[in-house]
Parts: sequence; C-alpha cells; structure tokens
Amino acid sequence: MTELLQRKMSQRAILSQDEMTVLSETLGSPITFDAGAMFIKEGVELDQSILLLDGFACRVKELPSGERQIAALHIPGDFVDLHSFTLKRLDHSILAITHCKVAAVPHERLREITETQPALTRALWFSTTLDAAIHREWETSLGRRSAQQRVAHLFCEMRVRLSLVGLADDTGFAFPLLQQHLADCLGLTAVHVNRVLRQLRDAKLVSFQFRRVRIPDVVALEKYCEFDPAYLYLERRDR
Amino acid sequence: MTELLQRKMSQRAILSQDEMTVLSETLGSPITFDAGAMFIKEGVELDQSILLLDGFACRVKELPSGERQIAALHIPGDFVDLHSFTLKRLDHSILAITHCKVAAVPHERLREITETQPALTRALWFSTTLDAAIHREWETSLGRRSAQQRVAHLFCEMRVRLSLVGLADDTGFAFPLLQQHLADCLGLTAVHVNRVLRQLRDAKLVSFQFRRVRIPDVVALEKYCEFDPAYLYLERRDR
DNA sequence: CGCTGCTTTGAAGCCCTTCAAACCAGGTGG
DNA sequence: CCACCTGGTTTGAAGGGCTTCAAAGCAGCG
Repeated sequence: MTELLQRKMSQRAILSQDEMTVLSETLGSPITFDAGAMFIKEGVELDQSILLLDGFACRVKELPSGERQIAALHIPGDFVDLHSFTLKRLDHSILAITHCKVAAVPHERLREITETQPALTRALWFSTTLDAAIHREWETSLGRRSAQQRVAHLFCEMRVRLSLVGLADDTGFAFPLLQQHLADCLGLTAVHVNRVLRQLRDAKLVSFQFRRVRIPDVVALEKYCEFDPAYLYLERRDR
Repeated sequence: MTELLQRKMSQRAILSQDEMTVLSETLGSPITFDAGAMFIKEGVELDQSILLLDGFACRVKELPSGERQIAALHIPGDFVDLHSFTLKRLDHSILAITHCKVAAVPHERLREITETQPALTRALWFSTTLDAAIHREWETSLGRRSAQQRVAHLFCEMRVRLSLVGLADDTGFAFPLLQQHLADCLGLTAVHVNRVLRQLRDAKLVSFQFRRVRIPDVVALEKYCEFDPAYLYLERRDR
C-alpha cells in the first residue's frame, strides 16, 4: 500500500526506513473516490491530511464566474493536502480527476510527529516546500510562456514526477486528463489546448491521445520548452 | 528591530512571547542591500535564511530569454527564504526592489528549533505554507483574471499584507515598485500595465503614482476584482 | 443504435504585445 | 542655473495569440 510512497521518499533519501515505518503506521485504511468527486472542500475545517495512493487529483481554485484554475496536479505518492496540517482549512478544493484511492493521517498524529520526530518533521516540511516550488514554476509558465511551451513544460514535469514512482519512462506515460483539465492548469481554453496539441503533435514533439502522453524524443521536448528539472529538487540529500 | 515581526506574528497568535524571544535570539545583525541587489542567487547552496526587516524584495524566476517572472513579493516582516531551510538551495533568486535591511538566521539554529521547539517549528512551517497559498492565488490571477483584475487584486493583497505590519491603511500605502515590476508579477508587459493603470485611475478604482497606491473606496476595489482574503489566513488560531 | 460528453474545426474578434517615439523627472556637470 | 543625460512613463499604430461562439465529428456506453 505504501510502496509508492516508500519508493518516492527513499529515492531522494527523504526518509529513513524507521521514519517511513512511523509514518505508515499513522495511515488510516484506504478510501476510494469516484472521478469528479470533490473530496476536500475549500474552507472546511480539517483534522486530517490525505495521501494519494492511486489515481490523479488536483487542487482547484474556483472563481465566482465559475471559471477554474487548477493550482496543482497530484499523482500517486503525493501528500495532497499535507499543508492543511498547518493551515487547518484550505483556500481551494481537492478534486479527484480519476478514480482515486487515498489514506488519511490525523492531524493529531502529525502533531505528535512534530513533538517527537524532528527529522521526519523536516522531511514533511520539505514536501510542502517542494509543492510551493512547483507552484512557482507554474506561475512562471502562466506568466511568461507561450501556450505551446506551457503544454510541453507540463508534460515534461509530469514525466519526471511520474517516473519517480515508476509510472513513466522515456517513451511517455498514462495521463488520464481531459483537455479541459489541461486548460484549467495552464490558464487556457480547452479549444486552444486542442489546437496546441495538434501543433505539438504535427511538430513530432509530443502527442497526447487515448489518455496517454507519448514523447518521441525527451531531450528535444525539454529543449523546446526550456525545461530544467532543478525546481523539482531531485538530488539526494542528507538531512 | 524585530517589532514588525512581533506585531505580525502576535496578530495572528502565531507565536507566543517566549517563542518570539527564542526566534529573535537566532537573528544575526542586520545587513543592508541596495535597490536592485540580488542577494540570493538561484541554485547556490545556502546555510541561512533571511528575514526582511525593511524594504521590498521579491522572488524572481529568470527564463533563458531574459524574461522574468516575479513569483512572490516580500514586505517587512517576511521570512523571504525560510523555505531554503528545507530546500537547501532555491529555484529562484531574491532581489531587493528597494534598499533593504535584513537579518539572517543560520539553518543550524533552525534545525535546533525543530529538535527542541515543536510549537515554534509548526509556526515556521505555517509561514511557508502561507507563502504557498499566496503562490496559488497568483496562479489563479495569472491563469484566469484579466489584466485589470490582476492589477487590482495585487493591490488588494498588498494592502491587507502591509496593514498587518502597520504599513497601509484604508486610503492606500507606499508602494515603491516600477511598472516593470508589476508587469513581471502579473505576466504582462510594462506598456500594458501602464494602460491598465490609466483605466483603473479613470474608473476611480485605484491609482498608482508617485510610488504610492491610493484606494478611494476599498470595498469597491475588492468587489471589482473579486478579492477574498481567505487565502491570507488572517484569522487568529490556537496551535 | 442512439445518447452523452469530449474532441475537433472554423470564423470573427478582442486583449495584449510589439515596436517606436515622445514625454518627463531627477541627477550631474559645465 | 541651465543643458544634458539617463531611466522610467506615456502614447500611438499595427499585429498576433488566444478567446468566443458555434457546429460538426467521434468514441464509449447503456
């Protein structure tokens, strides 16, 4: 059940075996949600944080007009709302994009961890600051990259993140999002995302069809959108 | 020296007096930087975090083309790179917009705090998750708001944040940025920012001249850009 | 086999950019 | 004290990227 998490954490030497054990013992039994379910609602007082075990989810900000901005995409192994431990309520909702399996950690247990497990605390803290680093890269895409580069950059990011949990290789990855989801991530309309996907496909840079992203040449794609994975902090680290 | 910080922290009941004392004892002696100085460079290994005591600073992401995206604006009382404690290096640079006075906290001391001061640790963690919440709101502006709303929304946010440290009131606040800085925050060109500022001024919603933002009617401006300060987590909280 | 929801395509238009030049304020030196 | 210089602001004209609106195409599913 926590294999993914373990792989992800150990890959970066984020957690020791012992710490991993401590953390996994705090996990409640898995719960599932259907695609489209909003499993955390903006503003609601929370007393637990949720680890995504399987499926794709996102953090959505809704505007009064009904428009949406997806502020983050989450994949298996992500602690989708660990930040609710310190914030107590969220400024956005969490939406299941596909069918999702999750496990909850009570905030009380996280609090105990901050009292007794400083190294684990720092690792969890790191996880939230990494989320913030991704937010900043998305701000950069939204503010300064063309629609083509935004799409390409998102695919590059997802390839790296998914490969950390064994869900992507050099040829591509399963990516069960609608074009509307991409549009909401990238600050575009679904219509324009569709046109951009055609251009990228025609240019043989990347294709997104049948719920799958195919990348004929990773290096070429990363060069095209100036993707630099530094913001994902992949290096191993001592703590 | 740490009055601002104290005001900010105590206002939200983030820190107790004792914790405040602990934290202020970790601060090195103040250092100043000239306007335009890049006092933390992207990618450089860091062993301290910096508290902004006076002046305006920002987190800038630079693209290979030379374009810039400002990912965050910082005001007196902000821990501009507290996240470098967990990240060890940054994915962006920190730039002094005006002349700045700062104080450093060695990461070693922060590490000790995580070992011995869980409540303070949670407060510091909160501070980084609040930064992330602001990043998300900026993503929303960049992705889904018009240029007019983006400018207005930024002014609303800065008014609230500055008022927490006594640097703004209902009539406005000192805001010593160039139009180019606004453009780099909002994903626009300086030329367009200029035109938008004229429109907002003509509409009597807000004016930005002589390094000062004047807001004739705060409620009207907040309504115009659908500003909801929930993402700034202003409420008092027990921990 | 028809319904539903997503994708694709077209045409028109607007928001914002680009390029260029004028304007203006503050600081410096003759 | 004015002339000049520099950097930021303002304005105009033209163009392009993305949106909007609308409809057709298409896949999955009851």
